[in-house]
Amino acid sequence: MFQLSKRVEYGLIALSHMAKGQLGQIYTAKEVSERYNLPYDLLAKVMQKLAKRGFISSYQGVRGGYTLVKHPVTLTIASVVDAIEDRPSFAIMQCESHPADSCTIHKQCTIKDPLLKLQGSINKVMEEMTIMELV
Amino acid sequence: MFQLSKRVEYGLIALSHMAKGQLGQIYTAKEVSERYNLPYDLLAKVMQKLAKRGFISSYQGVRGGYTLVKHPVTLTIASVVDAIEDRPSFAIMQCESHPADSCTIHKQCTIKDPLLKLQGSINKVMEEMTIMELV
DNA sequence: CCTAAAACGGACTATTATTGTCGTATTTAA
DNA sequence: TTAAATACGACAATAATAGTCCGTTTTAGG
Ligand code: SF4
Ligand code: SF4
Repeated sequence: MFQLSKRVEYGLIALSHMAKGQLGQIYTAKEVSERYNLPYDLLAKVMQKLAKRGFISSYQGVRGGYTLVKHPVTLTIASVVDAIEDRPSFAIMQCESHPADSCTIHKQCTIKDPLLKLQGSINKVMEEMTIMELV
Repeated sequence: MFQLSKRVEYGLIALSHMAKGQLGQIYTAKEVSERYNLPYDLLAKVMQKLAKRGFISSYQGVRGGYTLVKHPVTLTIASVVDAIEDRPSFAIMQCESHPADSCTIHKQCTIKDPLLKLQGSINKVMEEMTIMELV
């Protein structure tokens, strides 16, 4: 519980790697996966998603790869997590990340409202750290 | 990812319920499970663990049950989570909650150190909210 | 003493989420 | 034309969580 998924970790590693180099430099998934010993297929998917979400742009074909689009300072951990995960991602309560009625006790639950405050604090923490601090 | 476990939620619900009443009042697991529609067996285990960790004290036998021992203001979310989960509980990185070498890329990983700062912020948030705010 | 209600605790199953893999299609520089 | 790359979809393997079952122990009260 409360652990960053590997997908997110791989995404953060890839982004921080790209943030090290010059703006506009092209990196391939293979290159990153070998450099950090990450499973290629999984990393590839993560980078594809980051591309789809506009964090990096992709170039197909032989000398293809990815380049960082946004400036590292503007890339918060929160935004990266949100991009990679499909659901409202660091929701600490099931009723926030899933349909509310998927929690069988939603109606009787007395803690969901007060916990929203905790959620807010966590959101803030995740929004305050950026990829810049990872390089 | 990043979701409180049901065990923790049930524990928080139980504690907040007990915090509502008078100090020293006895509550049974059955009573709580019926009041909030929680699966009895699972809740029972959670309360047993809370008893073992000294958050509540238990009385066996016919008119037995649990009473709240610590004052709600001193019961932080962090301490409750730690009591219920076995591992360092809201560790955001596998290498912190599991043996470090269980992460195959631990050695090459460049994000683990910077992420400790994030971890610290999250710890703080979890330590600042108490059961008192749930009643 | 007997009974019933409660905590205690171990083992197990079911369900779900995550992680990793595979196969194939598409694009494109050289 | 080829090879290197992204792009997708489907799948399998693994692990974590949730929930269940079954028994033991304790003890107040009749
Ligand atoms: S309703 Fe209460 S228990 Fe169900 S998910 Fe939301 S917070 Fe957790
Ligand atoms: S080493 Fe890096 S990747 Fe492995 S768990 Fe720790 S942080 Fe995550």
